[in-house]
Amino acid sequence: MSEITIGKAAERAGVGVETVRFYERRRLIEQPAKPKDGGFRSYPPETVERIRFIRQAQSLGFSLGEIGELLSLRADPQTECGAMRNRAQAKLEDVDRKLARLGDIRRALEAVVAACPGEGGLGDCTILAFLETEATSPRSFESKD
Amino acid sequence: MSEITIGKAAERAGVGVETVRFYERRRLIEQPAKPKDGGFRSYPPETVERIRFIRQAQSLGFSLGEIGELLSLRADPQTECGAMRNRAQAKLEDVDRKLARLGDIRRALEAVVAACPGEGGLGDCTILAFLETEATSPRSFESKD
DNA sequence: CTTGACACCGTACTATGGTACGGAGTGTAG
DNA sequence: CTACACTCCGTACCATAGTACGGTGTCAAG
Repeated sequence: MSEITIGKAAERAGVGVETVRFYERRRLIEQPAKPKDGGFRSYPPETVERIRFIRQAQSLGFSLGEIGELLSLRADPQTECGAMRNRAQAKLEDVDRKLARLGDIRRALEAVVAACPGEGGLGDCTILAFLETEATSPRSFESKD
Repeated sequence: MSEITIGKAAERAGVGVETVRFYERRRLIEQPAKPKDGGFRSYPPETVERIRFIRQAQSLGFSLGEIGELLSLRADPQTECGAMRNRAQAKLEDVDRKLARLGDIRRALEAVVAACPGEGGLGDCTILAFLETEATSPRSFESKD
């Protein structure tokens, strides 16, 4: 009685049907076999749980690739809790690096806005002057997100 | 004497040749006309300045689309400094929103890591428990970066 | 038994910022 | 004058996370 169509599964998980199919292509969820007697694929309720897991992990900043690893860890009975904590810890450090970079950008923007007279022509525009500056720390911002 | 090939321009600006061509396709820099007598296109030194401008603006968090607008502003003699400051101010607010979202993620991760025993099987893993939780604030994280 | 809603599937497209490739033309140094 | 480096150009590809489309198959209600 609990087997449902892809549409129902998507609805219960709060995503679109196309998203479910996309997760299938990414092998994050398993595509149920097509019934031999024809008709629609039938999704178990675990699929809904699994999609919710994915969304929840996304809300913590994990990418779909990383979430694939989390799902593998979860599926392996040998996995210890520490392995999970390591992933979360690594992601936390990841987020801290992003915060640091964004903080740098924030400070630079703030400085540039504060220095700007905000009136008159572009000749006195300190923001423009900054942008026309030779790069101070060449391409430091290129470091990947 | 100051006209240079695309390779030299790229080198002086600190980017790759392909990046220069990419900026041309994005209409961020103008592609010089091909000499009627054949041969290579000839880039003025302003192109190097322009590429540096683009990189500098990227370092402040502006996207290439936004940088296109900044360049248009700069090119227009009617532009007042206030217009520039408005862009920078808007970007600052943008960055603040990203910082807030990332801060939320950071706090959630930190909480989840702190609660994790870090040893034993997955049965007691609080991180896993969190991921298997019904979403508390459905898809709030979906708000675009 | 027909119509409307959904499922199925491959493929293409969105945005972002590039990078890579292949083949042909050109320019310069030895 | 012959390499080799560089330019030119279109096109395809990378990662990321989906969204859209078009044609066909299937199911359930009226």
